[in-house]
Amino acid sequence: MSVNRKNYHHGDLKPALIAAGLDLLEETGLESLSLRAIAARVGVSHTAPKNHFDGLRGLLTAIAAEGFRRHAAEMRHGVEDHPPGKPRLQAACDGYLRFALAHPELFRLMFSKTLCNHDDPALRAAASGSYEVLRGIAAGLDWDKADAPGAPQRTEWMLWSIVHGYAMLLIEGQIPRAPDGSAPFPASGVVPDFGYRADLAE
Amino acid sequence: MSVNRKNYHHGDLKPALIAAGLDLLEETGLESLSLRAIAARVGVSHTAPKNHFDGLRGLLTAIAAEGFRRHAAEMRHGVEDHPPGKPRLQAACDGYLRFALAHPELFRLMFSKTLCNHDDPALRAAASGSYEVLRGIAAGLDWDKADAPGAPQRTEWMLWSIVHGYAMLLIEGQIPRAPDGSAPFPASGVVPDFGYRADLAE
DNA sequence: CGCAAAAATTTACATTGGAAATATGAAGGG
DNA sequence: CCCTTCATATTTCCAATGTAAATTTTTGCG
Repeated sequence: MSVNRKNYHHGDLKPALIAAGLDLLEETGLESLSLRAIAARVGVSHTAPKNHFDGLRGLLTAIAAEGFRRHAAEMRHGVEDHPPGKPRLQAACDGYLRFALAHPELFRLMFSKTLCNHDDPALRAAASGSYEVLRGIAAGLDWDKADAPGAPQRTEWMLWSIVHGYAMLLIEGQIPRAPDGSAPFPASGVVPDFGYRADLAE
Repeated sequence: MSVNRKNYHHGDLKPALIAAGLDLLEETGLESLSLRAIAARVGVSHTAPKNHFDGLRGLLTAIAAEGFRRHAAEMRHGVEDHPPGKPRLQAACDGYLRFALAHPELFRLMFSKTLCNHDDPALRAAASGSYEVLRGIAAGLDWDKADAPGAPQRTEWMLWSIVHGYAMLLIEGQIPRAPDGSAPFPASGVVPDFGYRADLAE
């Protein structure tokens, strides 16, 4: 099977559609991301995706999965340069926010139950990979509820909630941004100063 | 002008459309909330709303504004029964989350820049009213960054981010919920234990 | 070579939001 | 009381969208 032929069969349509969707997401935004627009950009008819995805929702789900992979990569980026505890936490939170602000439309898609199917195995796996970064870093963080029942999940969710909420409120224009689009505080500026306890770490 | 007549002129269409939209939001969800469905429920043609709202987006914006008013009321509910500081903070956060979980579709709409127009004066006013509740309560909260530059805005945003993020992650199914739909922890369970300093309060 | 299956196209259709032209009725002035 | 005016609502029409069904083209295998 030859790749990228101009003729009837595209040859590599599935990844091409995902890539086109990601591009269109950056260029024209989420609301105008239609099945027909994505197909047109690849140069196929608007019903061609049906052979590879379960409708528009299926395609959006695949795009979101790729988003989660990049999201995880952005969080991991630079994390290993810092020692465990607060510095590493800051790096991951900054990565989380950096991704959200750089790709707001994709970020919105990724977390939209309406637009994509979070029961899809591939999406679940990708999203878990992203969550694992935060989870690994949350292990060892000490705060006033670190010994209460439900820790360490409570710590993970507390941390996730703060970074995610900050990203969302910024993206949706609820918290004002600087003219250059940057947040008023870095992600680490709204995260409380956790302590670090080796006995809590993994 | 008589109200609620069955004939050509409805007489009170504007609030009727908002009410119908709020009902449909609970019954059928956000994705199926079409201009035509709302108009049909009121018993008018699908172009009738044009005389009162600027398209679907305008109607959704008005619905969101009403949502913010109810949201603020839910947060205020029970707040005055508690003394300032941590107890009052808990009551407000619980109200924030209670509203979000009880009306997830409306909550999503309220915070969607795509679906509603946050430049609309009425929506701005309603949203500000909601934010003011949190702001008033955040004043006086002491934490490790309460004396850093940018406080008290930083405190407000930190608090808002945590509660909003927790609500969003629950609504979107990222953080699992109990079979009865309740959150694994109350809102106050993921909010750090702030201190209270009278000199920071309003 | 021939045939079955995969992949893509064409065609058709129901829904949607919006624009334009038209109809209706309420309100106020003579 | 009538008649004009204007807000309000309707009808009709249109472009865009997602989906389904039938059809065509290509691939790959026996």
